[in-house]
Amino acid sequence: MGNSKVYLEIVQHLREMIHRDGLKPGDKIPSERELSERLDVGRSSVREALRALELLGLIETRRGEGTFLRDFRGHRLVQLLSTFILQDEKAKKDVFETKNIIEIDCLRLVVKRFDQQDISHLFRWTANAESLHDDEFFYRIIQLADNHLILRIWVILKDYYDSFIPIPPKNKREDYLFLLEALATRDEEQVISAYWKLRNLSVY
Amino acid sequence: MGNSKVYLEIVQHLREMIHRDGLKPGDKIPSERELSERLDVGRSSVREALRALELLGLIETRRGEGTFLRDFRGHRLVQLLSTFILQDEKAKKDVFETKNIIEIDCLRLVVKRFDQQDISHLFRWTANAESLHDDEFFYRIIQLADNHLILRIWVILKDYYDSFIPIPPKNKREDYLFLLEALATRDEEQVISAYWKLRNLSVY
DNA sequence: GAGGTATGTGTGGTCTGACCACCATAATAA
DNA sequence: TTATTATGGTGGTCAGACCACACATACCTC
Repeated sequence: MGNSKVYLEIVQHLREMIHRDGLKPGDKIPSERELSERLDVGRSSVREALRALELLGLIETRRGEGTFLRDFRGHRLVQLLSTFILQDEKAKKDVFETKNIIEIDCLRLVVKRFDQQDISHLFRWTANAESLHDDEFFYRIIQLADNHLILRIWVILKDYYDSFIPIPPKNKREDYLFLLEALATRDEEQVISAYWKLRNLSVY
Repeated sequence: MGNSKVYLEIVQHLREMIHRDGLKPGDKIPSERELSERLDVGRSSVREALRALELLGLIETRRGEGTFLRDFRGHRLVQLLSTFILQDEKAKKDVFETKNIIEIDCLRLVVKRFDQQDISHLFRWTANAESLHDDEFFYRIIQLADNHLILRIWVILKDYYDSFIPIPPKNKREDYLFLLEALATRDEEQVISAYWKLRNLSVY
């Protein structure tokens, strides 16, 4: 009987509850005390289960309010593994390279998918933003690529990147606008060459 | 200040401890009571952190003995997330797309980097392997790309992918050989078109 | 009535102390 | 020596207490 740990059973219970009741992101799940009572276990065991799910990014807790299901697409998969694994020096180089690669991937996706309105909107923002941060610009680009998973990965890489290159690149506004103009033509090669120019790299 | 939760700080402490002391899979980490005392927090908070890491498969705990680092490959994690999450169709699509993109990225990298010997070695293996698994083939390709981070991301995506498409693709050996021949020419476009053929996709 | 204030209730966050079950080892008995 | 027992350390679990916070309600002031 006592083979499985209580907190794992609670995780299982929660999973079933979510499926059975069709709970969706944003929905509230029972309070810790209520779960404790309903499942006839200690509150600390309930908390162990909830904290584990929270670390996974599956739930979100708000003090004074309750515990809620999260948008599952925001799971912490890559982040968690990377924070525990990504340590050596070689990793920095890999992060740098991977970040660039992903940005280019997204540019390629955007070339294939973008709506004229998206680009003009982004163009206006780029032209008018008083402070033009590289992060923000590419965040918008990657959003247009419409792949949430890649967005997550990029955000993580960006954080790592910032952790050892804390000085944000200060590119000229024209470079960004030039990149957008290239995008508007849907010419992949031109886009990538504009990206290189922006990043001051010849080849990766 | 008390913004961050104690159990997250403990996770962070453990991470640092692992890196600082160079702990490896199988090594023992301090007991719950000792951590509780050293970090000056309650034992229950320590447990919340440890249980979360356990659920992630990062540590293993043996009653009466202690808590030990695991050889983290994240299998547990993938399994967990997939049972919890994978109803989201868009998420599946993102995984599918991202896996393909990364494979193509690696092919591009390999085109730029490979040693003639690498390719001929891989060629021999592909021609002679009695059972030619898609996973193994691309694992070797991605190794040639010489980016550990991408390799890790790919492995995770592959596990995800397998969890909802359990039937491994059965491609013809010629298709792989054809891809390798394209690689040998260092012609990027040709490589990518060979990849499409292998994957039976026209465009992503 | 409108707007602000106090209060009560429910929630997560944390700590403490108490058991239990289990394991390894040392001390003891055969 | 070998087998048995005792002991201390470890994780597993629970109960209770208190805190910080958010929200709704009732209340008061204007």
